[in-house]
Amino acid sequence: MAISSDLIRGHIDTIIMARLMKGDTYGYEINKELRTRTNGAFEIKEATLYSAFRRLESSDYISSYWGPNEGGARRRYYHLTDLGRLECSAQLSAWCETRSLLDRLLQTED
Amino acid sequence: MAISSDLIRGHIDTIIMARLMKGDTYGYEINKELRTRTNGAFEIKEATLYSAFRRLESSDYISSYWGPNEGGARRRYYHLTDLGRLECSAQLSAWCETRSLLDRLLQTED
DNA sequence: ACAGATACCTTGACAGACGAGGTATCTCAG
DNA sequence: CTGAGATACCTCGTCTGTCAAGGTATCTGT
Repeated sequence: MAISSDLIRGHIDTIIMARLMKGDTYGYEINKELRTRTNGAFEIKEATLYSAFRRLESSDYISSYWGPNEGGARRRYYHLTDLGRLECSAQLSAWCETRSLLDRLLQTED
Repeated sequence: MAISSDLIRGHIDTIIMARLMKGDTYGYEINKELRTRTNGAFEIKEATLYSAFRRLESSDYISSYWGPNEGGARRRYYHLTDLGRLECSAQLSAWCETRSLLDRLLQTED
C-alpha cells in the first residue's frame, strides 16, 4: 500500500460508511473496490476491516445479514442504518474541517 | 478540541516539522501558536507533543538545545535538521496524496 | 482430487495519543 | 514576603485502532 495507514487512521469508518451510502455490500467487495478505484494504492487490511465492521455495528451505525451467496463463499452484507447515515454525514463534515485545518497548519511559509 | 485527534493522528510530526521549517522554537510556543491560529479549535496535548519531539529527535529529524530563558522558565528549543527538511517535504507530499485519496473515497455518489 | 479464488473470522502485538500527575522558575498582587 | 498563576518541561500508564499471522469453509476449473 502506497499510502501510510497512519495517515488514514480514524478515517476507515468513514470510508466504509461512505461506500455503504451507495448501497449494501460485503467486506471482500469493499476491498476489491478500493483496490481498483485507487489502482492498488490503497486497501484496508482484512483484520482492520472486520474490526471496523464490529465497531460500527455495535454503535448501530450499520446492520448485517447473510446474503445470497451467488456461487461462492457465503457473504455477510452490511447495511447503513439511519443513525449511520447521520453519523456518516457528520464524519464527512469532520473530514472537510480536518482537511482545511491541515492545509492551514502544514503551510511552510506565511 | 473541536477536531477529533484520531483524524489528525499520524500528522502530528508533520505539523511540528512544518512549523520548524519557519525557524527554531520551543514546545509551549508551538502549542500557543496552534491554539491562536485555529481559534482554539485545535491543540496538541502536551504528552503527545513531547513524545513526538522524542520520536523526531531519535530519528535525527530535529535537534534540540536549551535556549535563553528570557524571564521565565527554561526553554528547550528545537531545530529542524537537513534530514528533517527532507522528511518534512516527503510528508507534505504524502499529505497531498492522502487528501486527494480521501476526497475520492469519501464521495457518496458517483 | 486438488489448487486457487472467494469470503469470513480471531488472536496477539504494537505504536501513537492522551489523562493524570509531577517539577521548577518567574511575576505580580496583597 | 508569601502565595497564586503563568510559563515551561517531563514521565507513567492506559486506551484505541491497525495489522501480521493464522485459521475455516465453499465453489470452480483442471
